[in-house]
Amino acid sequence: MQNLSSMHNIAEHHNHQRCIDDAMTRARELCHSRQVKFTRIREQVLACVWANHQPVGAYTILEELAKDSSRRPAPPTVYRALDFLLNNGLVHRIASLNAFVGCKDPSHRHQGHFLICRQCRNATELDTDIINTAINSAAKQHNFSVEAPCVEVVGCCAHCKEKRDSE
Amino acid sequence: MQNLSSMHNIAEHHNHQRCIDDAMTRARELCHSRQVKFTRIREQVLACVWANHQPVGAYTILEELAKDSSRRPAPPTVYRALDFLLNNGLVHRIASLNAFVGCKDPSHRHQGHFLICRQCRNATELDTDIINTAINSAAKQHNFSVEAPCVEVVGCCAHCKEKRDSE
DNA sequence: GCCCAAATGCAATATTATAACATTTTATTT
DNA sequence: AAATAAAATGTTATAATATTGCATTTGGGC
Repeated sequence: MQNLSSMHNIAEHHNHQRCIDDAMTRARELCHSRQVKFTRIREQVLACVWANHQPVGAYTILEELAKDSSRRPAPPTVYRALDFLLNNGLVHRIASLNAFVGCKDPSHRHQGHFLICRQCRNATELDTDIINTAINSAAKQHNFSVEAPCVEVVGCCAHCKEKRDSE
Repeated sequence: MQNLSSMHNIAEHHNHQRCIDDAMTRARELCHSRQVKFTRIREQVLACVWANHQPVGAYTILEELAKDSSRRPAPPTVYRALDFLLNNGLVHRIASLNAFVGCKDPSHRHQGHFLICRQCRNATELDTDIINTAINSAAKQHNFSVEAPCVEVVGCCAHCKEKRDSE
């Protein structure tokens, strides 16, 4: 967790424990139905990613794993778990932050689109339809076939604007 | 230059030398009108970025500079030149590639949106309006203030599709 | 139990980027 | 022209992110 005020932010606005529990349950079920293994490490990494709504770096995850267990895993351990989670659509990677965040709907494959608050660092995953339509129409003009549309919008979220105004 | 076939690609479809010359002239004029210095290093780095339409990494630029002059610059030299060019809107950074590409219209400040071909690696800068409208409308739903909307679409460009079909 | 494939451990190293401080260059004032 | 201040560049070291290659362990199917 990167700073307390932003944790507050989350706690104020939704039951985050519920959020985590749901995500972990979904992941377990999804892996089971796809017959892929949701191993201890993968589970730990996913839990770490879901610990809050701020994208988390691979080396931060590494630190967390080191705290949990007695021995400290090496970078490939984390990166391999992240690869698995990415391939199974359980997390997204935010390229502009070199960081990872939980996917809100892993059941159907998609590239996440995000609103990223510069202040509290929370990343909100958008419903992709509106923006994808625009991207597809722009791509069509160039006769370009879209495979992976990445959208990362940095700005200021509603909560931080409120807070800023009330000061 | 990363591979010959893609250089071909460019040469086939437009006069790239013209493209480079125009970009360098625009940059010179812009810096002059803004009263900022278009130094030798900055010019070399910009030329290197414009050498083709494939985003180029900082360390690749470093290699090119090393070839040109007798002594090899250190990373900060390149990164500082890139910072200058970024701040003046002369290049864009492609986060998903950790690479840099020339801006097609430095006269007005904007965050570039790109179509990036997985095959030839060319990056085409889009007119941002259509997509920005969609992003703004999505952001509005979340009461989120957009500051820097980053769009990087990976896929397959028209030329590479043609080429693929004709094989 | 044996075998195979997948997953993990582990060491080294690649790649991208920045910090801190010294030196040089350029513009400006005197 | 000399003095000065600010900007740009040089230099060394190091931080942060990510991957390669190979050894070992684990978990099912036979």
